[in-house]
Amino acid sequence: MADPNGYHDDIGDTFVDGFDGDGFPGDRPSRMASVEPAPQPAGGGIAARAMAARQSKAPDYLEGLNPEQRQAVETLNGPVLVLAGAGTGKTRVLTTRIAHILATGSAGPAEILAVTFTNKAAREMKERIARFIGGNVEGMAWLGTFHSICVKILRRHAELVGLKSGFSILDTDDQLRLLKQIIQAEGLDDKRWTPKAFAAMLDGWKNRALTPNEVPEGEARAFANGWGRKLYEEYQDRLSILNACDFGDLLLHVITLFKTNPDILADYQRRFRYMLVDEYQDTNIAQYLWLRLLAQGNPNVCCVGDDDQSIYGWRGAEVDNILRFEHDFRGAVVIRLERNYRSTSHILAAASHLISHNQGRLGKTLFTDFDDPENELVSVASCWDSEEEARSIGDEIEALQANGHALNDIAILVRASFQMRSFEDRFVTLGLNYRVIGGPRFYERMEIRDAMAYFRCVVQPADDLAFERIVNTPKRGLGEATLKLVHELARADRIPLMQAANQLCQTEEIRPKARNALKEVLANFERWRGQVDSLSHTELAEIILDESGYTEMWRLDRSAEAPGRLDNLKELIRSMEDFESMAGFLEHVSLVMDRDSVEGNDAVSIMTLHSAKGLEFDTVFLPGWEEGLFPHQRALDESGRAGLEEERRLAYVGVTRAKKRAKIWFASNRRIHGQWQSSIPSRFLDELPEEHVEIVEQSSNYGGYGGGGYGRSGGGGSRFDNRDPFQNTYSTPGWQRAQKARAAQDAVFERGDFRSSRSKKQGPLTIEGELVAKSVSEAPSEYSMGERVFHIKFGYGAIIAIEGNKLTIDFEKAGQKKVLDSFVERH
DNA sequence: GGGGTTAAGATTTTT
DNA sequence: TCTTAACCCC
Repeated sequence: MADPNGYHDDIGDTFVDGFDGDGFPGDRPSRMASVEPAPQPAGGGIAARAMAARQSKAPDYLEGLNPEQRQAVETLNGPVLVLAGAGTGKTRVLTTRIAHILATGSAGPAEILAVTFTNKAAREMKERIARFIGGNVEGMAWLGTFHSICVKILRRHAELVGLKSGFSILDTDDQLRLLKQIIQAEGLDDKRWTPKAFAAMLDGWKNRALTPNEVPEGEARAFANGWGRKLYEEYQDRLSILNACDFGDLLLHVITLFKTNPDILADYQRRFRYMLVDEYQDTNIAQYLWLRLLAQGNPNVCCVGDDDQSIYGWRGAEVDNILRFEHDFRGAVVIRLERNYRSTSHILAAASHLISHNQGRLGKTLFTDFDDPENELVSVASCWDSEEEARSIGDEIEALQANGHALNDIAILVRASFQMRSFEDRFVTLGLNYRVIGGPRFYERMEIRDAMAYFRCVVQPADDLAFERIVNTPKRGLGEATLKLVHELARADRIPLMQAANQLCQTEEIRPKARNALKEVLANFERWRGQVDSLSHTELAEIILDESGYTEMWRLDRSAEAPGRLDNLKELIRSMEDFESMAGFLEHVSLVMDRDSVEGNDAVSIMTLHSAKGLEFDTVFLPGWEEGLFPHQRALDESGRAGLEEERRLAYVGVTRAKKRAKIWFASNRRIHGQWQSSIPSRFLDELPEEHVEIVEQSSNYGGYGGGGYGRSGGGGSRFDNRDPFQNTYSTPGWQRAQKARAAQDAVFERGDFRSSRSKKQGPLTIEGELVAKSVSEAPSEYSMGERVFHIKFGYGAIIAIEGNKLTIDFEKAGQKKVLDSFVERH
C-alpha cells in the first residue's frame, strides 16, 4: 500500500525480530555521561523494592487480570500492539506491565520509556505505578508526554540542533505574533495570508516531520503564491536566533538529532530497554518516526490504543500508524482487549453497532458480563430547540438527583463548545451545580501571560517575544517609533531585542524621554537577573511584578475584572512554590498548560466529546445529535469520508463514556451564529440498533421523526413528568423513511458512485454534502409548490422548492429556509 | 495612547 | 447574534 507521504519507509524497513539481549548499559560511551539520570541497575530503588516484594509473596499484581490482559502484561519481548477497546482496562494493563518489568528485574526504572499524550495521563500512570510498587516513582525518569521527554533530550544536546540549552518554548500566541512579523517583513498582506493559516500549515508540516527543504513543492507553493517554503525557513531562522522552538520542533529537533548523530541515537536505544506508548492511535507521523528510530535498536515496543477512538486526525494524528503496526514492527503480537468493565450491554451494543458503520477498522467486538439490574436502553429524545433541550436535561438531572444519584456521576458531552451555553444558563436558573471542563485556561489569561513574560525576560534574555509583550506594559511611553528602531538594529545585527535596546541606549538615536524609560526597564531586568541566585524564585517573582509597576497597573485599574486578575497573579506566585527554580517553573508552564482541576463539590460535568475521552460517568447526556452539528458540517466538507468516520468515532467515544445510562438528544431548531436553523436528526441515530434503543417522545415534542407531528406553544412546564415512551417508534413512517433513505445512501456508498445520484437542482459540492442533503427521505411530500404554510419559529411563508420531505420556504420574516415538512402546517 | 466604532468570523485542542 | 481584533481619530 503506497503511502502518499512515503513516511513509513524513509528510515529503512529493517527490524530485528525478537529480543535484543543487550545487557545493562554498564560501559556506556563517555558521551552517555551527559544523558543523566543514569539508570539504576537492579539492586537499588524501585526495582529492588519490587523484587523484594515479589520474593516475599506471589506477584499478586497479576491476580484479577483476564487472560488477554495478562498476555499483554507478560509478553515483554518484541513488539506488542494492545488493541484496547473502550473500558477494557487499558491503563491497568500499562501500569501492570511496567510493574511486571520492574518486578521481574527485566529492566530498571530509568530504562523504561513510557510515553503518554497528556500530562494528566502521565500523572495518573505515575500514581498507579507508585501504588503497585509501594513507594514513589522517582526513578521513572522517562515516563512522560512526548513533548516533555523531547525537552529532556533536547536540553542535553541543544547545541547539536542549533539551540542553546536554555531555549524557550513558544506557545501558540507567541508563535502567531512571530509569524505575523515574518509575513509582514516579507511584504506580504497579512490579511490575505493570515498568520493563523500559515501556523496551521506549519503544523501540518511539522506533524509529518518535514523540514523546510522537505516540504513537497506543491504544498510549499500553496501559501502566499509560493512563499511557503521561504516563510518556513525564515521562521526557523528567527526561532534559532531567539533560542526558541515551538511544540512541533520539540519532536522534529530530536528526530534531526537522532538522524544526524547515530552515536547519540545508539545511546538512547541502549538505554530504553522497554518502550510503552499510550493512546497510539493519536500519534502523528513525527511521533511515529521518533518511536521508530528508538525501536530500531530494540524491538521491545508496546503500543496501546484503540483505532475506534482516534478523534484527533484534524490535529495530525494518523490512524494509519495503528492500522499498520503489524507491518511496521515485524513479528508484532497483537492482543485484543474486548471484555468491557464499564458499560451495560445495551450501551455496548449501541456503541458497537454504531461504530461498525466505519470502514478501515481493525475490528473489535466488545462484550460484557456486567448485568445492571436496571439495564436501561439507550434513549433518544427530541426537542424543539436548544433551550428546551437544556430544560429537559436539567429536569432529568434533577430527577436523578432526587433519586439519590450524585451529580459527579453525570456528564453532558457536547460536540462544540457553543452548545454549553444553554446548559449553563439553565443550570444557573435551576441552581444546579455544574462545572465546565476544558475552556479558557489559567495560563492563557492575559495577566498570567504578562507576568510570565517578565519572568521569561529575566531567565531567557534572548526571549524577544516576551520582551515585546511587556516592554510597554504598563505604559512607559515606549511606542511604535522606539520599538521600530530597536527592531531594525536587532534584525540587522541578528541579536536579541534586549541587547539591541541596550546598544541603542548608548547612542543618541532615541529621544531622551523614551531612552530613559528604556534604560530603566533594562536596568530593572539587569538587577532582577542579579537577584536570581540570592533570592528565592517566589520572592523574586513578587519583586519583579511589584517593581515593574505591573501589580500597580491592575490596582489602579477600575474595571470589573481587575480584582480577579490580581487574585490570579497571587495564585500564580503560589503555584510557583512547588518548583525549585524560576526556569523550572517556566518549563512546566509551557509544557503543562492545564492545572489540576479541582474536584470539590458535587457537580454535573459539562465538556466537549473530545475532552471526555478516557473518562466515564454513570449517566451521560449527549445533546445536539443533528446533521451539520454532529456530524459537523465542516468535518464533512474538509475531510470527506474520513471526516465522517472520525465524527462517528467521536459518537462512539461519547456513548462508551456511559456506564449505566446514555441519553441522546436532538433539537429540531438550533441557533447558529445568531441565526435560527431548522435541523435534521443526525444520521448516527439511524445507525443505532433498534433493539437497544428506546425513542422517548416528549409531550411537547414538535420534532422527532415526523411521527408525532408538531404541537404549539414552546411553553415552560417540565417535559419530564409526562414523557410517554413512544410505542413502536420504529414502525412510524418517519423512521421507515429514514431507514429507506439510509439504505439508498449506503448503496451509493458501496458503489463508490456518488455523482450519479447527485441531485440535479442544487448539486452539493462534496460527496458528503450530498449525503447530508440526502439524509432526508426521498418520499414525495404532501405539500406542493407555492403553498402557504406556517412554521412555529419562522412564521408564515411560501414553498418555493420541494425535495422529498424537505421544503425550501420563503418566509415572510425569516427569509429562505429549508425545513422538514413535518415542522410546518398548511395555512 | 486611549476610546469608540466597525468588520469579520464563529469545531474539536494538547503540548 | 456575539465576540474579538483592528482601525481611525482625537
